[in-house]
This record gives sequence, structure tokens and C-alpha cells, in this order.
Amino acid sequence: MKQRKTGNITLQEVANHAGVSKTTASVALNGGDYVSEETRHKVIVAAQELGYVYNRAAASLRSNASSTVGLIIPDLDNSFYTALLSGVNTALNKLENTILLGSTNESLTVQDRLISSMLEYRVCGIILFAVLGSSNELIARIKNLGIPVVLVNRNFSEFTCDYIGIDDVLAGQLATEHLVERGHRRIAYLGGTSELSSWYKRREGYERVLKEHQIQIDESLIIEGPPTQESGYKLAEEILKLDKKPSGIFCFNDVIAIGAMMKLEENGIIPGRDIAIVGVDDIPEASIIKPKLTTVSSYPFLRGVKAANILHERINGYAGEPQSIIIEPQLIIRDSSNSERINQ
Amino acid sequence: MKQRKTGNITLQEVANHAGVSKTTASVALNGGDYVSEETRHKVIVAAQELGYVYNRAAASLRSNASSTVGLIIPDLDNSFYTALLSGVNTALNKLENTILLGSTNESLTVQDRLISSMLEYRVCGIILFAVLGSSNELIARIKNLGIPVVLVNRNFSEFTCDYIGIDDVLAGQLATEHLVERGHRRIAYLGGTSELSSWYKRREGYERVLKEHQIQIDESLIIEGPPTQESGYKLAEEILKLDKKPSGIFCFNDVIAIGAMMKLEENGIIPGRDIAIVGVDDIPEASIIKPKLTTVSSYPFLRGVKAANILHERINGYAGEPQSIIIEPQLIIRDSSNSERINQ
DNA sequence: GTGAAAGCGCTAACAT
DNA sequence: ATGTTAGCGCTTTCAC
Repeated sequence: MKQRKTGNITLQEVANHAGVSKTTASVALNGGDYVSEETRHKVIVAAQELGYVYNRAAASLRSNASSTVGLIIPDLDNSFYTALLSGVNTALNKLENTILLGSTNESLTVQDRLISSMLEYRVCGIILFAVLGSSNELIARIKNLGIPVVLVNRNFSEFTCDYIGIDDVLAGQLATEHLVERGHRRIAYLGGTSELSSWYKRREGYERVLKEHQIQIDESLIIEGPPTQESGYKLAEEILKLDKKPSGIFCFNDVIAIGAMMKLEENGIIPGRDIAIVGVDDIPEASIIKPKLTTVSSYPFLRGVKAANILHERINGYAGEPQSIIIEPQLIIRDSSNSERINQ
Repeated sequence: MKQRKTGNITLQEVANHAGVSKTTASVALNGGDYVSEETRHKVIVAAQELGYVYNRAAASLRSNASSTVGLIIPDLDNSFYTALLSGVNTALNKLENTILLGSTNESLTVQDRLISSMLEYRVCGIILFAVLGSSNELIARIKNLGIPVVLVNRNFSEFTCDYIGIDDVLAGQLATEHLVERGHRRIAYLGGTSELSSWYKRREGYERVLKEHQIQIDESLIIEGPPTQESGYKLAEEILKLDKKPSGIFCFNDVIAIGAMMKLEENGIIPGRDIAIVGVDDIPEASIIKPKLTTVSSYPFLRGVKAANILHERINGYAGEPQSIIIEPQLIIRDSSNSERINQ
């Protein structure tokens, strides 16, 4: 697992070679002010000649500082998360930070292990998409060590932590309103589980719109399940079994929508023609699948960028109150919601 | 950028608290053999009580060993690479390694910077999907430092480096043969550039099959371009402009195929009905797009897993000859190649 | 089984 | 503007 490495060139050797002291060499190499350009040049040349490679472990140990950011997401096979990762990466690249990446696969145990590991690495901050069932203690543990955390999913309002998310109530409203406008009155809310605060909020938006339009809420149309594509596929069966089928489906997210669309189509129900589908997230697949998926964008990439930027502020010592940045979701109308026909 | 952290609990404090020496505490915590279970227990309890967090920077400095693996890929928005990443992550998780991730965006400069950074972090190994134009010196530089490298794309045969890839000639053959079997005789080879060794090899397979079937090779049907979705979209225009259009297209990879399919469809040419398309890679989108994409799987996830495993062997000191692991690609027949109609 | 001492490569005070 | 000294927290001899 571990590898022993052989005699690397040290700063001392560079200093000797350049005929200066270790300190001077250090300052010269790190762009400090108090060295003459001549000396700096000498040192840089010496470093190059010797093939010197800066040792961050040593520097980090001594200065008690690091420039590595930990990023923990639940699933690398879900493009929502990889889009988030891509955003974080883009922002962090500019800031010259390096990403230590971990994927939890929705396991609390793995998440604990990853966080412990990152603390051992003395990351300068953590961006966390916490798995279901994560406790407040977990975050407290990190923060107590003085390491800033930015949450990308849940807002544990009970304590202090920066948070970046979308307005989930609004997301539910936008999706549902769109369906209602297209004439649908039996609208299902498919997938996601009540353990997710975002599930509750989207449901709240969904119910609010229904009520506004005097549409009776039908509990049989609210079907819970894990937020994955396979789950969407399975959950669509529940829809098919229903006596009074919905004519529109508001899916908790895009991967569920995609899974459901596949199942429906296999059963001869063509999304966008026989049934209207709306998702949430706007992952890349949403515009690839056919019919193209109408969805409420939750801006995964942008969230990644913003998460990295907030974290950066914190790392630089910003000590203001924890912020909750709430991005306004946006309805993106494509083809899956074209159906205006109302079953039943 | 960097954060100063405050008084962490050190091993010395844990040792004091447990009434043993630093050495003993270290051995106890790291599962060494020469401690009584009683002492070990005492130390572990002390560590917990104090909230001790192991400092890897210090350990790494002293022992000159690390358990971080660097992974460098060109693009986080391309699911081929994220699938690869996912494979690497899966394998590395089991081995208790941590991933330091970098994305080059196909820039040599960024790649250089990332590699330098990883060397400074003293990663124990690097998995590299090198960008176009990468030089041998680059890899030599890493290897000279005693850090093993596994290449996931190009096999720079000029020097010694582990490599994991697919049989590209065979990939070209499988795709082309499939199209020929379906009756196509005018078959385009779309996208990818001649700077890519994989492009040459796939072309070789393509031409070999054409020759076997006495089909004249038509240079106007071999259209180069970057291996991205946007590029596939643009390149499809070239196809549309052709006087004698092909009835089948062998795309360099799936993202090109997807881009091309979109363009073709916009022009009323329905893939799978009016024209046959075959890709390479089998990224997740291939089974989501409609028609589902016939493709030659290049097993990105599996390659990631294997790359991590080879690297692991090297890290553990395996000093055998550089290996080239070539995975046999497999044709996956879906719907985009259903067309048997031959234009012209 | 356990402890004492040394030192990994760097930066931070403090001189000069 | 440059050098001297000390020490970050750990592992590694080596002694007991």
C-alpha cells in the first residue's frame, strides 16, 4: 500500500548548491519579498539543476496549513454528482487547491471513514453531500477541529454550517404548475423518500399548487422510493398498477424520471404523448433522452462552483454567520411534458 | 488559500494520557505486534477521550511513504472519464487509498501543473489519461522520482510504462464488420484525430474489414475531429454535405456518435432507420439515447479498476517488466444500427 | 513489551 | 537581504 521513496533532493541541498541558507532558499522559492532577484534566480536555477521537488508534507507539518480540499459525494455513477464535482473542480483549480475525492455510495460507514481520513490529511476544508441519516455530531466533529464545512444538500438548521442548495418548495411548485397549466389534474409525485428534507419541500410546493387549483391531494399518487434510476424504473410499475392513473408525473429528480420513462415506454405509454413527465436537476442526460426531459434545473455545476467559493472564504478566515445560499431553480420546458391528454 | 489550524492533540499527549511512551502509543495505534492488548486498549481509549486525530503529513514525512494516488483525466464532463474515475475509486477504496483528483481539460499546461502538484504531495502513484501532445519526458520525470505511473490511454511504446487499454484494431473491426453484415458498403469513420494512436488503430481495423469485403476505401468518408459531443454534432454536417452519403457511420467514440445522431435527426435523417450508427466505449448515455446506441464497449469502469490494481502492485514493489493489459472490446448491438437500407 | 533519542524536510522567529 | 536556531508530529532505530 505504501511506498518508500528514495533520497529526494531537499531544500538544504538546493541551498548548498546555490550557496545560500535554507531559509533564503525557502523564501526565494515561495516568492517571498525579502530576497534579491539575483539570489532568487540563483536558487531557482539550483532547484532546477538538482531536480528539486517541494515536499508539501513537510511544509504542511511545519506551517500547519494545507491547500487540499476534501469533497465527499454519494455516487460517482450519477451525473448529478459528477456535475457537482466538475463545478467544484473548476472553481478549485482557479484557487490552486487540490481535491481529495471520496464517494460514499450512500453508506454512513463509508462516509465516516472518508471524513476521518480527510481529517487525518488535514484538509483545509470539506464540501459534503451528506448521506441519508448523517448526524449533526458528524459535522460538529469536523467544525470542532476548526475545519470549515460546506453542505451541498441538507440544511441541518439546528446548527451552524454553510449551506448551498436550491429552493425546493419552488422547484415543486414550478414543476407542478407547469403540469397543471397543461391541463393535468391527476399528478403523481414520484420517488425520493421522506427522509430527505428536499423531498418534503418539493412535496410542499407540489401540494401548494394543487390546492391553489382546487385539486384534491391523492395520497396514492405520492410514491416514495430511492432517488436512483433503477428505483424510478421500479416505481413506475406502481403507477401502472394504479386504478386511476395520473396523466402527469412530477419526479423527485431526473434519474428517477429517466428510469420511469423507460418503464412506461416498455408498457406502451409514451412519455410526452400519453403522459407528461417533469424531473428536477437538469442533468446532461435530460437533453439526450427522448423525449427530451422537461425539468427544473437545480444547477449542480453552479452549486459546486459556489460551494467551493464559500469554502474558500471560510478558509481565508471569514467568520461571519453561516450562510445559506439558495439558488432559484428554473423550469426548462422540453418535450416530455408535451402531453395534454388527460387519462381517465 | 491556506488555513492555520489550532492546537491539535498530538501523539505525545495521547501517550502521556495513557501513561506510556510516544513509541508505544504509535505502535499501539497502528496495530503493531509488540504491544500487549492491555496497553493497546489504554492507548486507544486515551486517543478517543482526547479526540486525537492522526497527522498523516507528519507520518508521511517521517516514514517517507504515502497512500494517496493521483488520478489525472482530461474532462469531468465526459462520462467516459467519470466512469473510469468511478472504477479507480472503487478499486482504491478497497485498498484504503485516497484519490487526489485532477482534470486537465485537455491542456498540456494544466496537466504539467497537476503532475507537479501531485509530485509535491508525494503521491504513491499516478494514473494518467494523458492529453494530446504529452511527451515522453513527462512520464520519465515521474518515473525517475520512483513513482509508478499507469497510463490509461496511450501506450508510449518507446519507454517503459504500465498501460491498460483496449484492442483498438479489434474495436474498429467489430464495429465495421457489424455494419458490413447489415449490408452497408459506404461506411464513414467519424471523429477522432490522427494524433491519437487509438484513432489509427481503429482506422486500421476499419480498413481491414473493408478490404476483406472488397470495399473500396473512400478517404472522403474518413472525417477527423475532436472526440467530443459538440464535435460529433459539427462533423455530422460534413456527412450531410457529401454527394455520396454513407449509409453507416462508425464513430470514433460514443460522445461523437451522440452528437452526430442529434445533428442527423435535426435534418430528418433518423438514426437506426435511415442511417446506421455505431460508437465505441459504451458510456451510460449509450443506452439512454434513442435509438439506443450500438457500440463497442471499451469498459471504462473496468479499466479504472484494473489501472488501480496494477498501480497497487507497483506500489508494493513489483518490479517486473511493464505490462500492457489489453482488454478485448465487445460489440453491443442496440438500435442505432438497425437500418439496413443503403442510401445511394 | 516498552522507552529514549534522533531526525524526516520544511518554515517561523529571531538575529544580524 | 540573509543566516541561525528551533521545532512541527510522527516513525524508526536501538537499547533495555
